Amino acid sequence: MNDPTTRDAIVDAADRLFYENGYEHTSFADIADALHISRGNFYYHFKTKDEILTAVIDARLSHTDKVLARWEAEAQNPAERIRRFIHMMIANRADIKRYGCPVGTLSAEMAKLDHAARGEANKLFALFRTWLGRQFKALGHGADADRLAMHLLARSQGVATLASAFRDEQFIKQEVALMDEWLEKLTGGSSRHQRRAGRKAAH
Amino acid sequence: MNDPTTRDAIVDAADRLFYENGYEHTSFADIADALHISRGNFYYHFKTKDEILTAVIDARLSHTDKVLARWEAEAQNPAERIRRFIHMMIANRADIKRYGCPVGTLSAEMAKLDHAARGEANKLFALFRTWLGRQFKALGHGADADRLAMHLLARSQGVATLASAFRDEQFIKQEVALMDEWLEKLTGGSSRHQRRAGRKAAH
DNA sequence: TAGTTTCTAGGACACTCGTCCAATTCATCG
DNA sequence: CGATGAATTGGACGAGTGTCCTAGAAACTA
Repeated sequence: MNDPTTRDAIVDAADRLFYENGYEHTSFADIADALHISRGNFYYHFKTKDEILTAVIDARLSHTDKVLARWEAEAQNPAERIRRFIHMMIANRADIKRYGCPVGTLSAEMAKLDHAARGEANKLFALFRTWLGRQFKALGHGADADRLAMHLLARSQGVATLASAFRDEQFIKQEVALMDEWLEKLTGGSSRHQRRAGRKAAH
Repeated sequence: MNDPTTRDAIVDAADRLFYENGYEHTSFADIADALHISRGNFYYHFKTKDEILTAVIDARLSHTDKVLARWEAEAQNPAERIRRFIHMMIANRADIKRYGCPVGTLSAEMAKLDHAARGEANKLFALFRTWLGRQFKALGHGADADRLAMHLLARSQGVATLASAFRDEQFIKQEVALMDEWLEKLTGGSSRHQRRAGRKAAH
């Protein structure tokens, strides 16, 4: 029977290395060195490198699913859930600064390679898109929900790209504050519950 | 003496291929096939692959310089110049949809590869950043000029990333309209000269 | 035309890559 | 214990990579 630990260890290490160094730039030797296992051992668990990529994407998909479900359970209202999404960039700012957004950079690489897993990789984007769209719809923006979701996704992506290019964590914080303001303006103050007020105005 | 035509042809073909397929994924054989020249011929014009990359980046830098200078010369006021930048996405929407933004995707790849030319590649971003900053300063936003420039750059990058992921040209047009509105709000209607009014409100 | 420099062709090189395979170790269980 | 199958090893393979080199073609100079 399959030993899950080795397989999972391969997926974990590959996930990290694909993120940090890119899919194509990561070789089996790199993963093997990180895990202290032999190169040939991969082919007992995966028949091809693409299979590892698919497994990594699947792992990211299920992980994202869980995170979104947790946000949905923990946050009381849609606005607070969207804020969780926005503030995810703050929590991950160190990685974003160095390697960009794991979703966006993988999607871009798949597009350049014209890789078969491009569709799978973009499901990560779709996951956030539909989840955000649902929140915006719950906020009363049914007609514009998807547009708002795409808009917010795009802003996040742009922030990650520039923060990485200029290695600027402060920029992430600036833009997160702007997105918070944008969201607050969208909610029209209707769901302005126990939030601390008085963000300094900008732009 | 150096024959400029072959060298320039190499740089042009490499530029296109680096953009479409990525730097690492583009081999000498690919460039040679595209030009119908032999592989060994490269090393008369360039000593290494990195040298070709540097030449490509330099070519992009000087081309960007010219475009920015042209916008500065042709457009009468800073707002119109910034609008030229924004609407560049419309003109290039077909390429953006397929390959993303040439500046952003190269910068991301250099970051993943931890490549020596990372700094050079990011000069492209810096070029737009300082140029946009100058326009915002001329608009009277001296204190926030750089922040506004970064904000607009980030929005453009995000739009390119998502338009490529979802292969959605329409999204580019939507977001360009939003950026136009954002810019118009920024100018406070002060420089609302001969612009046709009445963009439909959104968000 | 003869000679010299510029440019090009195409193969050889050392290396890395993903892939595959036979042999060996390990774990489980009758 | 011995036996069966899962798990791992390390090396071999063919293809592709960037790099280098030498011979010859082309272009220019005197």
